[in-house]
Amino acid sequence: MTENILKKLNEIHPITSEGRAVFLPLLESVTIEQKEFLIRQGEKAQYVYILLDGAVRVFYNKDGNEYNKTFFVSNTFPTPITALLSNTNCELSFEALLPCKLVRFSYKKFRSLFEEHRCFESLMLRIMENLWIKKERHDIRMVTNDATTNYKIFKEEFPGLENQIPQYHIASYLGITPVQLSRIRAQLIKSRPN
Amino acid sequence: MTENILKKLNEIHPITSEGRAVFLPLLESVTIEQKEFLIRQGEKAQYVYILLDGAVRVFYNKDGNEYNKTFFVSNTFPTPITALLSNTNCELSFEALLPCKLVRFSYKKFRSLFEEHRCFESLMLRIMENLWIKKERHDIRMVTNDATTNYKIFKEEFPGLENQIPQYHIASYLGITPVQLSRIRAQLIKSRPN
DNA sequence: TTAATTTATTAACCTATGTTAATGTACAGT
DNA sequence: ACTGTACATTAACATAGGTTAATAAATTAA
Repeated sequence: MTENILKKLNEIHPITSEGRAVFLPLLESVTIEQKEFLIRQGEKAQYVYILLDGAVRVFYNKDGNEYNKTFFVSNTFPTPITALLSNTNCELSFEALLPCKLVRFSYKKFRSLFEEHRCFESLMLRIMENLWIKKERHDIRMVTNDATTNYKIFKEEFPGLENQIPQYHIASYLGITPVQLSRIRAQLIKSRPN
Repeated sequence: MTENILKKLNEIHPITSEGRAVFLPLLESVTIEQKEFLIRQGEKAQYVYILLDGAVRVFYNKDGNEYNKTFFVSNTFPTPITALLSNTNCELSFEALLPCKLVRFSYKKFRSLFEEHRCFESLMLRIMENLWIKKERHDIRMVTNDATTNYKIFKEEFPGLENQIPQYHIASYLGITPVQLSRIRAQLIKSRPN
């Protein structure tokens, strides 16, 4: 299981065998129930998470309204990056939408490996770069489209997720109301019955 | 001038004196006229830019429509990061809104310094981290607001820029039409005459 | 300075989406 | 099986923002 994780990291950037040796002991398995939180808005962040199974939503709460920012599915990293990097209180909440199996490790301990094991710093740079690339492409897609198109993109981006979570979470992610999403769905079914 | 740049980079992450020695020769001064491009959508990217004076807009062109994604003002980096990192054709265009003075350097040559001068890899990681933090905070602000609020945020974020560029560029940035921006401005003036 | 061009404002009308509320459906607990 | 709760759909109406077009203002060219 943890070997599997190292293998994936190694594809992003090669990890030395000494690196492996000091990294593996940092890993901890975690499972959480549906509706439990990895972290809540306002808390300090400690951990980097790797999601092995389940789904997580990330949302921002303002004046009692929740705005879903993104979802995480298997083999992604539902991690409060900004809070970890800047060591500030987390501005987002990470909530399990399904029962989740995860692996986590302390970001602080991980960071302390950089000095001696340069491969981890290089790895981190690669990860940030990949994040940036993905985020920019996602933004470009979303900005130029209407809600109907973005709903289709959501279904491509998170295949199958639609049937596992309430529609109002999807609506919030799309920046529309559940009512409007329902109208969009009705219209799609009418025009292209599938 | 170039010493000034090194000083700023040094604040982000310390650069060794050997690092300075190999980095400085990479720098080139560039000036461009209003409406000239640093790079156009579809082109390959080569350079990292540092904007000393002027303003640049970044936009995405889709079906003949332009969507302003962001602006760059003095002392920022109007650089096609994704295109450089992934060595793909640039998905965005960078256009001077005012006459610009810049410094640029080859990303490829910069990258080739990493192996021998670790400080540049660390610097790059810091830059990516800062970018991410800034982007996430910006996104959170924008997502939860209406166009009127975002217009106010734009004025805070880019002080003075409003009076130097056409309003339709601001409207595009806000995701609304120039007509709607004009209505918003009229309403703001009526309610709070300033 | 005048004319031409570009940009901003305003008005009339249209559409997508928000709001509220009623109804329908599905699942969970007893 | 019944009941309650949560969720989705639908309808009626309200509103922000889009579209088009006319006009006004500002900038640029002659």
